Amino acid sequence: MVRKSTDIRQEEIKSAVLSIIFREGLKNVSTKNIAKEVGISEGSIFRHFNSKKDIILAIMEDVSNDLIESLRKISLSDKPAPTRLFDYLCKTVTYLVTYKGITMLLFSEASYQNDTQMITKLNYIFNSQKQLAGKIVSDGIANGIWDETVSVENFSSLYMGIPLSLNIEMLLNRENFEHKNFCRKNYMLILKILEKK
Amino acid sequence: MVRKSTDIRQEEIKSAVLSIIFREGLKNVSTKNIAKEVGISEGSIFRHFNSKKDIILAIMEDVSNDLIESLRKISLSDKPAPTRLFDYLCKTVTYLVTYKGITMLLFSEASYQNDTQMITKLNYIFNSQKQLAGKIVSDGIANGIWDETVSVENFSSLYMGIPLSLNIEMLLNRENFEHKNFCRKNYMLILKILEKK
DNA sequence: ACCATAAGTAAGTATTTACTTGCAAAGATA
DNA sequence: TATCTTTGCAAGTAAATACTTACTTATGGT
Repeated sequence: MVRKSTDIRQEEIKSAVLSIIFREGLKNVSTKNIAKEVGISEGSIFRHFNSKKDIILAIMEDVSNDLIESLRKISLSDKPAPTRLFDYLCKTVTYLVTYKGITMLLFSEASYQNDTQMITKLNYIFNSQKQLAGKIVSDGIANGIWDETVSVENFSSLYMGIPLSLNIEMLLNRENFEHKNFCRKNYMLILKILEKK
Repeated sequence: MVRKSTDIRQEEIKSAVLSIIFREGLKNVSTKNIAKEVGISEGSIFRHFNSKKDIILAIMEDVSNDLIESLRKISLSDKPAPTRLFDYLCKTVTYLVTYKGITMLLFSEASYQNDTQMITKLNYIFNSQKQLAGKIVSDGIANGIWDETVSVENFSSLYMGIPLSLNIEMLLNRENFEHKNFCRKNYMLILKILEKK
């Protein structure tokens, strides 16, 4: 019987959850099913996480650490605003397409469970993305590149519709979803909002 | 003991589901909880619906009949394209704000259950909205009002981000959500995409 | 080689879930 | 008034769920 450390098992468990979500839906993320996917007994899961909820929160924490921190770097870099905005959007799209299960987890779990901790996490992930996108736009306007009559808040709100749209289209079209050029197409559209007349 | 017809009970049950979703989250939509909310016994629910899933599908059917048909009328009316687009967006926003539970139901249930029937319904609701919005844009372009270089498909995809954004913001901010001017603000933004240079 | 600890399991637990059954009685129809 | 259908309920059911318990054994440091 081969044993693995908690560090490794935690990663395997989180990964199993995402696989199950994408393949069978959130409903089938049961401790029994997770155990089967990882190849350990159900009881073992509780050696590595205190509760099922902790697993979900750990995955959300990963999103905060990976995606949000990447986006923060892009947003705060010294490249021109248009370059940053394009990179920012593409990074988001790539991340959501790569970790397909995350899509539905963020989308669904917080509203399903209506759990305070989860909603707090979702709120952080959502608002960070929104604010960091807003930062790029503010900079572009301050540099005189973009239209100063555009409300940064309203633009950011509309911008957040793009990853949300992606989420739904991936859910509805599963593996057939064509994401190539997705970020370029959307970038071209929102640029028209920002450009001066 | 007062009795009500199946017609009336079905409406009460659907309404109870939406109330519970908004107040306590989808997880708490159990037959036991629905019965309590309506004020009947759990067994009685199955006099009026064959299964819990049928209740959810009936609610989705209502959305198809009410919201989608309203939007269809707006999209196909003979008003000018800009007027239609504004009315179309406002109608959607008003509906989602009025029936708050629907927001989370559409948002979450199909991806949670991963049920074919539900995904089919969601797909219809999502794509109808998208296509009917696209129709307005096509007309506007054909009439020479809007920029003919804009891809209707790409625009419609971005447009669908608006109700999705609304959904998430309502989930995160609950009753504090400020929806006044929401459709006007977003209308002004997307209009910039459509306008000729 | 020893041993404490971490990682494993099988077989439980209590609770919740959607749904059924058998019977009672309200309300409509005759 | 008599009867038939519909609506109601209390008390079930089987299955699933997250998590626990009691016990075993692999592994790493001394």
